[in-house]
Order: sequence, then C-alpha cells, then structure tokens
Amino acid sequence: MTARGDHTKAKLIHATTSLVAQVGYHGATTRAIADAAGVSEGTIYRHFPDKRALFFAAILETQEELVHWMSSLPGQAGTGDLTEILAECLLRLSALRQTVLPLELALAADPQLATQGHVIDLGGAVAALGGPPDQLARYLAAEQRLGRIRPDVDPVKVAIILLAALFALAVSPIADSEVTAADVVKVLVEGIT
Amino acid sequence: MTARGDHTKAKLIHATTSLVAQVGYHGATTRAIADAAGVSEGTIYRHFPDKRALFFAAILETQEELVHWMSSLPGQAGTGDLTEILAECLLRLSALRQTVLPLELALAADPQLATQGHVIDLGGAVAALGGPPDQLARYLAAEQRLGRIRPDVDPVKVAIILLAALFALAVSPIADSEVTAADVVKVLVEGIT
Amino acid sequence: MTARGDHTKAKLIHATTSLVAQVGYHGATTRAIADAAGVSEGTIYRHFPDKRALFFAAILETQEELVHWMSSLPGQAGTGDLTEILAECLLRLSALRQTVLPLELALAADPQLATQGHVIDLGGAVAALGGPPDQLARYLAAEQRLGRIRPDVDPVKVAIILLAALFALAVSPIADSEVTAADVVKVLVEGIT
Amino acid sequence: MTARGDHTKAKLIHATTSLVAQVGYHGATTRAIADAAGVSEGTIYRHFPDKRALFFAAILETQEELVHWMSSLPGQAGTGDLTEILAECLLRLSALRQTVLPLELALAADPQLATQGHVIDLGGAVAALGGPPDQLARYLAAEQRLGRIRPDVDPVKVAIILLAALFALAVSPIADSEVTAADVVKVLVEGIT
DNA sequence: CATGAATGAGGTTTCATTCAT
DNA sequence: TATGAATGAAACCTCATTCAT
Repeated sequence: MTARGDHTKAKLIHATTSLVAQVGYHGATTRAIADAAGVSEGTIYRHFPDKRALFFAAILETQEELVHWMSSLPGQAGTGDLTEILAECLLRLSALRQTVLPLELALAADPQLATQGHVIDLGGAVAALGGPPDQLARYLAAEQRLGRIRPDVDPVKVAIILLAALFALAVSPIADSEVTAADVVKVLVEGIT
Repeated sequence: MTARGDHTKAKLIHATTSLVAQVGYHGATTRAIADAAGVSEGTIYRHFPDKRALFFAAILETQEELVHWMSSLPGQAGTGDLTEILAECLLRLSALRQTVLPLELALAADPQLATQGHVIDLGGAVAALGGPPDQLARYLAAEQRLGRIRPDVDPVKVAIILLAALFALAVSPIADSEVTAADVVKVLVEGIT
Repeated sequence: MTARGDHTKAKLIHATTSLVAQVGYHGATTRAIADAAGVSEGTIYRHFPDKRALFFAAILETQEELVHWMSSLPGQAGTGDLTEILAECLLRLSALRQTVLPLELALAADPQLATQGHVIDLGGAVAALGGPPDQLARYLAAEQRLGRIRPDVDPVKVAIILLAALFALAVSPIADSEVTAADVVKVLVEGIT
Repeated sequence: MTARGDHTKAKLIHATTSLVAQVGYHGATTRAIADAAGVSEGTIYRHFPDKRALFFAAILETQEELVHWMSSLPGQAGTGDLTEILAECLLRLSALRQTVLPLELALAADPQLATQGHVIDLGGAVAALGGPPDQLARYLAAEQRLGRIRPDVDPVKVAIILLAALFALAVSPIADSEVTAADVVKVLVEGIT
C-alpha cells in the first residue's frame, strides 16, 4: 500500500520470476525468494497469502507485459514483408516467453498447482495466455484481407500452430539443434502464400 | 536377483510412470511409488541408487517403446499419400506421447533434475528422445529423394518443427482450441510440396 | 494520552476478553486483537509492554467487576433464606465467570504464562482472584454468627469448595449433565446447617 | 507394528504426557517431545498423522488407567467407614488426575483442539471421562441401598459435584490454600448422611 | 500517538534416504 | 532380498515484536 510496501511487492515478484527461470518452481523456495529479494521470509506473507499466490502474481505480471506488446501487432498488417514481420514478431515473442515459460511449465508439470483454489487469479492468467494467439490471428486475418495470405487458410489455427511450435522449441531437449524462429516462419509461410 | 528382482524393478518403473502421469513429479513421492508398486520404500533403493535413477529408468523405458514404433516409419516412404502417412504417424505418436509427456515436463520444469550428475543415464535418455525426430527426418528425406517433397527443404528441421508443434499442443492451455494433428500436418505439408 | 489513549486501551482490553472467549488464548493473536479493536498491531505496544501484559490487564479488569459485585454479599447475611441467597449468589457469579473463565483457563493451561516475570501484575490478578472467596467466606461467617450455620464449620474452606465446584462444572466435559448451581448449593447447605 | 515400533510409540506417548504436565500444551513442541522421547522429529509422523493425534492418544491412554482403577470402587460398598473410603478414593483419584489434568485443560482452553475432526478419538476420550463419575455414582448408590446415605440424595449428582470440586481445587489459584480432599469429603458427607 | 511494513525465530510437517531386523 | 522404522534437513508458514514513516 505504502510506497515502501509496493516496492517490496515488486521486488518479490521480480525475484520469483527470475528464480523460477533459474532453478524451477521447486528450487524457488520461499527462503531463496526472500534472499533474492533482499527481504526476510516473513515479509512474503505480508504481501501474499501463500507461495502459490506469489507465483500466480508473477505469471500475471509477466503475461501482462506480453499481452501489451502483442496488441500493437495487427496494426502492422501490410506495412512490410510478411516473412520479416512474422520473424520479427516471433523473435520478440520468444524473448518474452523465456520469462514466462518456466512458470507455465511448473503449472503444467504439477497438477495440484493449477487445481486447488485460485481459480479467479488463474482465470486472469489464462485470459492473458489467450491474448497472444488472438492478436497474432488478427494480424494474419488482416494480411489475408490484403491478399497476402491464401484465402482458404484459417488464421486462428495457423496462429496457434506457430506459437505452439515456438513454445515447444523453447522447452524441449530436441531444441538443442539449430532450429530458429526464422526457420519456423519460413516453413510455415511458404505453405500459406 | 533375476526372477523376483526383475519383476519388482518392472513394477516400480510402471508405478512411477503412472503415478507421475496422475499426480505430477512431486506428487510421486517414494512412499507413493512404493505403495503403488506394492513393495516397501526400502526396496526402491535395492534397485536404483536414488529417486532420479528410477525416474530416468521410467523415461527410458517409455521412450524405447516410442523409438521402436518409429523405426518402422522410413520404410513406408512412397507407399501411400504423404499427408495421410504423416497424419497417421503423428496421431499414433501423440497417443504414445501422453505417457511420456508428464515425465518430460518434470524434466523441463526442474532444471536440477537434468543438470546434476547422472550424465550417463541422461545420455541414454536424450538419445532416446532424439530417436523419434531422427526416424521422422529419415522418412522425410526418403520422400524427398522420391520427389514428393521440395528439394530445398531441410528434412531434419521440418521433422523437429512437426514434433515440436505436436508437443506444445498437448501441453499448453491454448490447446483447448480445436487444432488437431491433421491441421498441423496440413499447414506444414502444403508448404513443403 | 488521556482522552484518545484511554479509549484505545479500553478497546484493546475489551477485544482481548471477547476474542479469548471465542477462540482461546492462542487464537487471540496480536493481529486478531488489533483487528477486533480496530487499531493497528503496533498500537498495542504503545499501551502494553507485551502481549502478556495486555492479557493480564484483561483478567484484572474482568475480575474487578466480579470483585465489586461480591462486595455487596456480606451485608445480606440474615436478610432471607440461606439457600436462596446462596443459590442467587452462585447463579450470578457463574454468569460473570463465563467471561473470566477462558482467561483463567489459559493461565492454568500454560505454566509459562503465570511463571515468567510479571509477578507484580500477577500479584494484582491473584489478589482479585482471591477476592470472591473472601467475600463469600465473610458472608458465611456472618450467617454463622447469626446461628444459621453449624459452628464447627470453617467458612473459608466451604467458600472455596463452593466456588471450586462451580468453576469445574463450567469447564469440564462432565458438566454436560444436568447439575445446576442450585444442586451444588443444596448438597452443601444440607451438610452445613 | 514391530516390537521396536511399539516401543517408540509408547515412548512418544509417555514423553507427551509428562511434557504437557511440565510446560503445557504449547510448550510441548514436536521438537521437545521428540527430544524427550529420544527420537527424531520425523519419527513422530510415522506413528501419528499429526500432533493432535499424538495428543489425543496420550489423553486416551491416561484415561484408560484411570477408568481401570475406578472400576474396583463399587465393590467396596459397605466394607468400611464411608468417609474413609471416599477420602481414600478421592486421594488416589487426585493423584492420577495430576497426569490427565494438563491435557484436559489444554482441551478446554483451546476451542480449536477439540473441534476440528478427530471426533471419533475424542468420543473415546469423553467416554473415558464419563467413566469415573459413573463408578463413583455406582458406589454411592450401593451405599445408599445399604442405608448409609440418605435416600433422598441423587448419587449421580453428588458424584459429579465431588469430582468437580476436586478437579477445580487441582487447577485454580485459590487452591493454594489448605483445602484437602478430606475437607471436601467431610463437608459433603455430613450433608448426605 | 498511530500506522503497518519488516523481522526472524520457531512451529509443524514432508520426504528422500539409511539401517537394523 | 525385503521390510519398515528411523533419520534429519529443509519446506512452508505464523506471530510477537521492532522500526521507519
């Protein structure tokens, strides 16, 4: 609430995001988070009812950044080379994703996390997750109206497939190989035009 | 050692796989695994040096099944419609993936698991993980030689992208939408031919 | 210091008494007390050196009320039927006791509370606790002088036994049965006259 | 289950009983109990699901001892001087009570303890608590049939009042005065005969 | 005087692992 | 070989108390 309080809360969220990225959800103990944020463990519980709440707040915050960035995309339809715009978009998206990914993975890996309570908060997070494909699909539809994408293509499905491929490449061990966002775009684009 | 021992070992691996699928990696405590396998906790350590080893053995075993299935793929080059063969392949692959997925997720979500020691065991697991894309790439290359795929396409990269998209669709919340393996194949294939 | 300060102090004491009655001594955390009193946690420490002091103040205050009521008792000697006066007295006493009881129980249940330091405060509290039996004993002695109680009876001991029985009936699980203050009086009185 | 296991369980229960008597329920931390029993903290949870369960087991065990002792009482009707038998009985009872008392006090002082779950176990404990008054009442009734107690007296109520007074004298600060079990018996008996 | 954020010791509980039987 | 009791480190969380505002 106070200036000091808000600052602490922000530090906690930031510490959580970066710790989870480094050591995973279960490596990110309350103690480690408190240390990373430079506060005491008890302080966590003045700002969040429990560890999960902190965790969800971290997801939410990062997602918001992501959503905000994506909202500028549809306006770019027709302004440049399709492949380049997409590649640029996915590149930046993937950079942002690096932050959210570990949090989402933990969510996917631990059934209990997503289930118990916190439905409302998660609702917000899922909505945010729904954001990116939406904006991308809107952009693709705009390009389609401009005649730069084949008319028989479903923009929503393509958007999802693009993001899914990207997501997986960031996670999977197979990704050690040299497949870049540009590769993904190239393969897909040449099937759309 | 052999008769009873092997049976116990198999029961443990099986219990691990199904437990992880049900309750996630952290729900799969040694106690729960022992209970599910119908043995005592101590018995685990007679067959595996620690919990991670059991966990890796479980991955390995499931992967082997997967690898074995995929090895029949390259031989099918030229025998039918490209799209159908691929769709069929991905469909079966995705069914098999259901089992391995939770284990792989835990691996991806918990950096410590993959990192610390056990390089040898992991080597095996990664090799197994590498299997599927290999076979798929080999199949695509064969089709390429037969002229059914554009010559400027890199079969390895395409194989990886295909599998990656599939993987992500199985995990991510975005996957609630109606995107099927067939959709993925369609989008990609029309860009390759 | 005076106007606002005293009011706050009173609110704190009142909040403590009623909270302890509702949720027991350990449910009455400083946070809960502050909330119930409508002040901040820090404010508690502006009025009391620590939690125990607040707690003792609460005991003291309630006891005072009790003591005050009892002081009217000795004057009633000889004014009516002995059994009725006693029954009336115990009835009202037991009603008052409801408030103090939880506080006293906490005291009895937690040896550390009574022991460590605070001898002075406790001295006051114990004096207050000693009050009721004193007045009751004084009343009984008066009746004895009037010849309404057997001369070989020790008024102090009887007073204590009366109060003790009452106290226990209010606490113990055996008290679920139908034993009333009147029953206690009847049994005892018929042994005294 | 095994011999060693049972021994440990017994040690834990014993350690709990004596610790609670010394330092109250909240002073009896799991750590302190484990130390007193000479085992590690974790061991507690192999034998009891949580701290409350251990606590209830301790009550139960001590109550059983008490109940067993009381069952010999009714048989003594008519064998000696009424006052002496009762005094002897209350004396021994009060000695036994010393052990159970702190446990029962904690129960009375902390509403949450008795409430949440464990109803079944508590059922047993309460039944045990009901035991002593029962036996005492049975004894008084027997004496009544022998003509040594006035016929218009209710043995059950008297039994409860006797025990209640005793209980309170063991707890309350007023008990510092010189009121003995014999005093209680004397006052009451002279009203009954 | 009052606030409420921050502290940090300490509580209960979990769990991979060891060891006596 | 198999058992399951025992271990102990560490996790999450609570709460009386202090301190900057």
